[in-house]
Amino acid sequence: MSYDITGIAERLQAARKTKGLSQRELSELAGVPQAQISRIEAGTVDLRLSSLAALAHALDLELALVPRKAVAVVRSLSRDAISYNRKDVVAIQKEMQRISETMRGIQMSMPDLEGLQRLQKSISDLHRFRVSMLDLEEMKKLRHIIEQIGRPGKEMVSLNESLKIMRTIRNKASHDPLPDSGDTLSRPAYSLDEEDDDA
Amino acid sequence: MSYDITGIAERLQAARKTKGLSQRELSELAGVPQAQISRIEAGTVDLRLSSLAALAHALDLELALVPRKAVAVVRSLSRDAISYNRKDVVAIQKEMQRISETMRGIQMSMPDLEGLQRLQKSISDLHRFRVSMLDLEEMKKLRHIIEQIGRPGKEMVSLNESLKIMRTIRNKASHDPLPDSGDTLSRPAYSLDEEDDDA
DNA sequence: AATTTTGATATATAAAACTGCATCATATAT
DNA sequence: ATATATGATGCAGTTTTATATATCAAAATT
Repeated sequence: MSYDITGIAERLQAARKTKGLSQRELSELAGVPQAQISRIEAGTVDLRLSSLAALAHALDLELALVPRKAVAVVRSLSRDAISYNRKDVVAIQKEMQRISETMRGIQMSMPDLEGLQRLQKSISDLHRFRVSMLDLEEMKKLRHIIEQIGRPGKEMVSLNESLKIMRTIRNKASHDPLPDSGDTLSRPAYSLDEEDDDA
Repeated sequence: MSYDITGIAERLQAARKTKGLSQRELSELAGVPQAQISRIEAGTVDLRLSSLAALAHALDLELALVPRKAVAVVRSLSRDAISYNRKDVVAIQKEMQRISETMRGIQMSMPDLEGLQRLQKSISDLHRFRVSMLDLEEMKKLRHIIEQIGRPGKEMVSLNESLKIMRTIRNKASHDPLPDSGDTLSRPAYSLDEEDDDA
C-alpha cells in the first residue's frame, strides 16, 4: 500500500518541478496551501482524494485506476505525451505554416518551375503523419532551403535539396522510434516511480 | 475535479463487481470496513489516499497519475483535420481507445500469446499517423477481430486476421488521398492556436 | 551585500474521514 | 415462510487532514 502512496507523492513533486513551478505557484493554481503541498510532497500526510485531484489537475495530470501489470497501447500514447516536448509540436507546426506560405509564394511567382509539384506533393504527404513524428530540425532545414528557391539562380539547386530533405523527414517519421517506444512495451508508463520494479 | 472523484468511485465499484466480490468480501481483503466501502462507492466521502490504495490493491488495480496532455495532444492533433469529418475523427479515436482497452485485457489474460507483441507494435505504429488518416471502417473491423482474440479457440486466427487488417490500415494511411488535399496548402491547417478555444 | 524566493515546519482550529457496531430494507436462497 | 446475503445508513468516539498564518534557514537573485 504505502509504496503506492510514496509513488504518488514523488510523482506530484516530479511533475511540479518538470513544469518549473514553485510550491507557492502550484498552491495558487491548485487551491491547496503551500504548507500542505510541502507535507504532501514529503509524504507526511495521507491526503484526501479531492486534494490529490486538485493538484493533479493543476499539473495537467489525471488520476487513474489501472490494472496492475498491464502493458497497453494507451500507455504508449501516454508515454508519447510524457516524453514529448510540447514546445516542439508548436514549433513544428509553425515551421509547417511557414513552409506552406513560402510554397504558396513560390507557386505564384514561378508556377512552372520543374519539380515544384513533386515537392508540393511531398509536403502535403507530411499531413499523413502526426506532427509529433516530424523532426523539428529537419523541418527547419527544409524551410530554409525552400526559402532559397525564391532566390534567383538558386531555384533548381534549392528545390532538389528540398526534395532530399523531404525524404529524410519522411523516413524519420516512418522509421524513427516512437517517442520512448523502445521502452513502451516493457515497463509501466503510468508509474514512473516503478521503473526498476515489476517490469 | 469532482468528476475525477466520481470516476474513481465508479471505477472501484465496477472493479469490485467485475471480480464478483461483495462489499463485505472486499472489506476483508482490503481492510476497509464495509460501511466505508459503501460510502466510498456512493461518493459520499472524500476518502484518503491510503484507503484508495488499499482498495485498489485488493482489486488488483494500481493508482496512477497520468498526463492529461495525452488526451490534450490527441485532441490538439485531431484538430489538424479541420475539414475532415469530425465525427469520423472522434469515432476513430473511440475505436482506438477500445482497441487499446481490448489489447490490455488480452495481454492480461494471455500474455504469452505468440504474435501479440507484433500486433501491439503495429497498433503503436499507428500513432505515427494522424487520426484523420486512419480508416474508420477498417478500425472497426480491427476492433471486432481483436475482440475475437479473447475467445477460446480463436486466438491465432483472429490475431493473424488482425495483423492483416493492420496492414490494410497502414497502407491506406500511407497512400489514400489526403482529405481535401487540394486545399492543403491554402488553409491554415497548422494554426492550432486559433482553434484552441476550449481547454 | 541586500533582498527575494523557496520549501519546511509549528500552531490552533474546524471539518471530515475513519472505525466498530448496529440495524434496516430488499433481494436471494432454502 | 424462514434464513441468509447485500448494500445503505445511523451513531458516537477517535484520529487526521486541511487551513490560515507565521516563521525560519538556505538558496537564489539582484
